[in-house]
Amino acid sequence: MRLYSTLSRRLEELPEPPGPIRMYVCGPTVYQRAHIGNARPFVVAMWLRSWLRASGYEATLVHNITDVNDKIYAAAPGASAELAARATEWYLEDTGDLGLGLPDALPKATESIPAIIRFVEQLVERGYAYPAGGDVYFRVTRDPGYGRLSGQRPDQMAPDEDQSPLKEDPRDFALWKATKPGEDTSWESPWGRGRPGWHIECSVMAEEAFGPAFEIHGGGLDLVFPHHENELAQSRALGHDFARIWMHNGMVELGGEKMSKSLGNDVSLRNVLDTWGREVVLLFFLRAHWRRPIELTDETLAQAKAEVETFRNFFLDAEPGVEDGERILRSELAAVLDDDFNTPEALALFHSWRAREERSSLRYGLELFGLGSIAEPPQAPPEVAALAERRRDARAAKDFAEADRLRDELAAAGWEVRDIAAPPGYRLVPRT
RNA sequence: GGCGCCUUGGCCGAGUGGUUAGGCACGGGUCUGCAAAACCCGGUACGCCGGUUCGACUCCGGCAGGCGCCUCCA
Repeated sequence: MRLYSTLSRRLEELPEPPGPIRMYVCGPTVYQRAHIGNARPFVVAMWLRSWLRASGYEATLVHNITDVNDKIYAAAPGASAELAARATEWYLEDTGDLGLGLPDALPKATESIPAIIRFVEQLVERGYAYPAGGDVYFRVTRDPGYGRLSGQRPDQMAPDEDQSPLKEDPRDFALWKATKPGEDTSWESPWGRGRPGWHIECSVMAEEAFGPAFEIHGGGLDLVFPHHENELAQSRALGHDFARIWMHNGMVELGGEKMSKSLGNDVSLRNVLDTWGREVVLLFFLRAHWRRPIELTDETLAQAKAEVETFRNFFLDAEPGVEDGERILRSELAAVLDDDFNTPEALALFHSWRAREERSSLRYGLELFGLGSIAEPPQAPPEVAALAERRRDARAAKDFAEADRLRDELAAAGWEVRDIAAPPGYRLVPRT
């Protein structure tokens, strides 16, 4: 299998199964409800783990929660810890409702403070970092490879308007920040009370989970610089290889612009989930390659929904008791997924399987992406089924006025009735 | 100023130096009491201008437009 890596700017071949394949994928800063864009790296990572495991790999996924950060302090002055705890619950609840299961670990920055301090101490000892006024900064000029991930050159960077006088160089970034008035969480450190900078937590948590080298590091494209560049610099400064393959997913866009909390154009995952349902959200993501941007509109969501219904109808139309054997055309799927995890091609393949009535393969493929529910027949409650039976009998008696009235009644109850030849003579499908 | 990405038929969206992507929507048809679903039929599209080539949507150069990043961001 091969995957495109931001670091090498080319497709990288994964080792043969069983691997291991260790993935660390950056999660959100928890200060409000996650938006649909936050869901993309989660979904891509869970799908990739699913496919890797199905391919015989030992795949593990660590997904961090940033629960100490300027944003959180700003959003809840004096009560940031409570907000972070609550927003973490929201995140777990909303991503959990996608029905993809849980990552293998969900470490929080605040639970790795001692390891963060040790990491920073080592950077200081090696001359890669310096304390200043209770802060500690990474000395970017000490790292000749700085910029290797993002392609940025330190001497070409835009000058920072709002520069801390404590820094030796404007490009230096904070590893540790002295606590300030109004910040309600802080920890003792060799440099006084304070809390970690943004980037250090990920180097530390990834290495705590996997050691100094691992296979895949993921996150949104907007994290390439500075976040991931700085993680790489920190870890390389200690002589660690850190991640080999860097996967950056494209942005979810609204009106042609990146969705983000700071732009105020974000749509919560909760909202989309409640309005369209989990299957539509997943199909929506499946339709675009993971590296490409994806536009969230009513039309793109409606198209995803239409595809969900097309697949659902296929399984509904299956002859009862007839299953087309156990054949699973896994190699057809591997041909596209092993090539940079091309899910739009996989989706096209699913449509082809549908047309060819490869039921077992299609069920298998959908299950890989958390969409196995599409193949499950809906169960109408007894009172709804009773209405459908009355309508069937009215039709048999040529009382079409009554039949149409009952169809309306079923619709009002949330069910669509379709006439079929096979017993019981009708099919009930939830109206969505 | 620097780094990178994108531009495919009404919409979404893969892909390839020469062969139908696929889906959604739309129109026509079959089926149906009427529907719905399903199935059949219906569009050779690749921003513009050059170049390379027997041949380019695919490679190279330029231009135009759009997007992301350059220490808040998934």
